Amino acid sequence: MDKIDQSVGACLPEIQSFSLFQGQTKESLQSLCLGASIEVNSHREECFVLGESASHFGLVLSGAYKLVRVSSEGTETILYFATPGDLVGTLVMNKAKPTYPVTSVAMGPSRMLKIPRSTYIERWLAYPQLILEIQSALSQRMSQLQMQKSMLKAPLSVKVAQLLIEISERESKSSETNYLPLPITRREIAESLGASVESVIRVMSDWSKNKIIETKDQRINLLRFDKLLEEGQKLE
Amino acid sequence: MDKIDQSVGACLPEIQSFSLFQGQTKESLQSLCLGASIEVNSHREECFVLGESASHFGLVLSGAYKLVRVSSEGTETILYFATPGDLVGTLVMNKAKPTYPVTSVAMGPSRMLKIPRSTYIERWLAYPQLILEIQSALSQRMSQLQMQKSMLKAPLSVKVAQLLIEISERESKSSETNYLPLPITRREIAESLGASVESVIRVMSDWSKNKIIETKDQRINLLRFDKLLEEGQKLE
DNA sequence: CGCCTCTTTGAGCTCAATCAAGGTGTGTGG
DNA sequence: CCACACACCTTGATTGAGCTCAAAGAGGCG
Repeated sequence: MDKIDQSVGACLPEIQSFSLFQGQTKESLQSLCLGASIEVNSHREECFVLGESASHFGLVLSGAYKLVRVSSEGTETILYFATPGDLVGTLVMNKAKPTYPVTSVAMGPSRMLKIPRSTYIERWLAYPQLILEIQSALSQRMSQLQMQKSMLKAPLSVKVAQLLIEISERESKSSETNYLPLPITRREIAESLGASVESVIRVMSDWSKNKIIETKDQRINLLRFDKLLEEGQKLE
Repeated sequence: MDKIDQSVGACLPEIQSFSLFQGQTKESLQSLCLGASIEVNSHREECFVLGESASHFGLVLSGAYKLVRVSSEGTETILYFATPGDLVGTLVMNKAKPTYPVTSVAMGPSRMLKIPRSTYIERWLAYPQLILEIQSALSQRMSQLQMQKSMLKAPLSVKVAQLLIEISERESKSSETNYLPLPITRREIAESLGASVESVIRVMSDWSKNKIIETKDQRINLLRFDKLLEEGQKLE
């Protein structure tokens, strides 16, 4: 049997619950986690850094990470919000000399399972089912990016609504009591949409006034999901 | 030996030249092309249509295709310009009941190799090397999308410059005598960037006046690639 | 308590969208 | 062969959504 870190072993049930590992046995999971370790990050700590040699890839265990790219002028762009079950850095694992294409920054206290590239090459690739799961995750992220691209001409309110809807649907599929499963600031929404903070705030405070959303304990609750959906469809 | 269509057989050398099939033997190629056929499209003809059941995926042989999504209001968004060697539709091949996520439209006379999904499932998946190549192609497209996302706040001229550079670099890696390997209109550039035709024209006619680009026979030539690069770096 | 980040609001400005009108080139049918 | 349609390109005038700048209040934390 493969030797794995004790703390990782303790997390196996948690790991197994992610849809990525549908149908994997406890044994295969252990094999897939060879050499893995758990990194605990506090708010705004960086886990993987853009440009650095990619020796590991990651699986978000808890909390959330934003995947960020900084331009030469210091303006940040957020490319993706990674939530539990999301893989980070798998895109470059196949490259010969991989470097991280983005920086991942913890949003609030978070935990990342860091798995060596060698384990990916030697073990993950041996599970066709897993490769397909990864591809399907990539495809989902791809279609999110494409969706955003096709909304380029839409007004800002539509973009914000779509983003909130997309993120909230990650976790709960129930249409009731929707909330965002990560502590996201208006600045981060702006940086994700390529808008200014002020504009995002103007859009969202309108919604707050109309009781469509509410902000409590740094969490955004979607009170009137229907209204938000309506807003998100305004493409006229 | 696998039986393949005669016209496909005639194209095997052409197909083999694509980097996707690096190191594949003629025999394995034939196996990968089982049941494939070549579709010849004229300008503006549709090859795969959004929403239709995805029975085949495609490999662009010659010409070019734009991958398009139409919004409810009839405004087209171009998600990608597919040039020879590009795969179309592989993203959804792993899904249980796949439908095309975009419509692909020929730009000028073009040829697409259409390969049955069953061949993908039964044969392509058996070549790990191929799967990695596909992933790497996906990753390239992904990073193009991410790049574009990170340029959301840049002025239009920067976006246009980057797009022209990106497309021109597909083919020739030589820095001299750059031209775009596909007949692209200003409207299409606009639809790809989420801008208006008029704005794109204003940017590009400035460049024409300054002899940075020229339009001849529906082709765009990049006369001063250096100037364009410079333009593309204007991020301040 | 001072520092830092996040949020908020107002005022003014700007880039690019929209609207309008005309020019060019190509294919098609009478 | 002409004329008509159609797609594309171009230019100018006007407008507005969202950006920038500025200033200030509200937690949270060492």
